[in-house]
Amino acid sequence: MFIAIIMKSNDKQTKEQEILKAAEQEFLTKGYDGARTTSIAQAAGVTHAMLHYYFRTKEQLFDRIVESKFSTMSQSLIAILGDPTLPIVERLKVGIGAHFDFVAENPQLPRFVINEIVSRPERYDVLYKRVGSVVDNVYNGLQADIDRAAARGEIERVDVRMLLISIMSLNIFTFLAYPFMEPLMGELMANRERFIEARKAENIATILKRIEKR
Amino acid sequence: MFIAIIMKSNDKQTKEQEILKAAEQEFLTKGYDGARTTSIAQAAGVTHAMLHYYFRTKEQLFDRIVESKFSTMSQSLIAILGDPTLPIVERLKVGIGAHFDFVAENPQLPRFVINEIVSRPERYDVLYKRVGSVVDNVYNGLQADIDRAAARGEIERVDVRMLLISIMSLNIFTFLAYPFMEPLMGELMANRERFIEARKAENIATILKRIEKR
DNA sequence: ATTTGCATTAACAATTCTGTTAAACAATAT
DNA sequence: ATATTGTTTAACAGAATTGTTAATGCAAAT
Repeated sequence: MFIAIIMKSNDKQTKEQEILKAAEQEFLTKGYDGARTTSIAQAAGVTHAMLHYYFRTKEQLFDRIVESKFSTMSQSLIAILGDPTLPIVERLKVGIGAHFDFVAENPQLPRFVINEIVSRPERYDVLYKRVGSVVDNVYNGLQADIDRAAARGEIERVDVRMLLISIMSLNIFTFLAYPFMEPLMGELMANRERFIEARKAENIATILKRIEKR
Repeated sequence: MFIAIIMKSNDKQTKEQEILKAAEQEFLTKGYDGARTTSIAQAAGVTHAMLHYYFRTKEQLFDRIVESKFSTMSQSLIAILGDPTLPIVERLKVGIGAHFDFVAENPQLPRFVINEIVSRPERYDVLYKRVGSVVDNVYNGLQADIDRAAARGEIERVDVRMLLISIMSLNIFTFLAYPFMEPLMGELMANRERFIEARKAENIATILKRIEKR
């Protein structure tokens, strides 16, 4: 009796979650247009009618994935804030590294988000405001810190928004273009782990040198 | 008589080219899966049967666009080489700026290429080798120059491949993520021209500082 | 045991999209 | 004038894809 209940409720969750998992994979790699509901259902081990039973339409299923991915995206930006108790250079080291690690764990995310924003901007007004306020927080949280260090003559004064764009560029592009660069770079990228670590150090070095005083 | 001939041949070229132009736009923004042959035909002002008459299939039409875009991509990489007669710092300024300008004129290109490589890698083995040899050239063309300057103590010695990735990251990401960042950055990006110019200067500054000696 | 409610399936319907074809058309060469 | 060649259109065919539905199964509650 007990066992039966547990099994039932597990199965129920599993089927729906199985579909979500398969959908995430399919949408992230192929995008909305390239994804096939039948292919998602197959990957989840159910008939495609089940997909419609749980999520009604392809679009609603897609929205569930988008919602979750935008949330992850916001978190990754917050990571850049680093540890506010540390001196600015250390703080940036931590922040850039944490952001890098975050992207490393969600390497398909940036391409997905950018593609969606480009192909249907109007759809994302709501989700967007959330990200917008996160960016504001990161900006406010860092600019004052940098200004203070610059006033003390420790670093060069820079616009944090420009610095943020540079950080995101360096960290995100590494993974965005990985499949493109990998066959072009020979030994440098032969060992993925090694290359990723080297890239992380390089990005941190690049940003820190950017704010160095001459 | 003359006039008739000229008009005819003009029209002929124009129809086919009109389709190519519309196809480029459609494929670049929506990708292969999102593009519709009927929509391309409509944008070109012809029935969609014409599209099949000239290009047989959607895939063959697509291949024509891909071919041309990979070629543009290769050119943009060559631009990084800059002017080899200049001293290294000046040379890099020119190279990074030229690459930036190239991307600025083809802002949709990187997203298109990356998406294609990710979604069907096997298709691009041939085109890829071309890009690969271009990268080798750029690498060889710059590393020796940098090593010499480093030996003279003018700059810090760096791995050019890492530097190339950083340059591409900074330059390409600016346009790749533009639609994503634009609503998030307020006044900084309110004026596109202004922002683009500022970004170009920032990217050059970032790379040059990276190779500065401490 | 029967009912109730959700889960599941298979078959089908509707639409959209790519690609074809046969006929009409236009310009040129003979 | 007529034949020839390439261009264009409209109508259609086939396939793929999303979404629906009616019937069935199955566990739990009464």
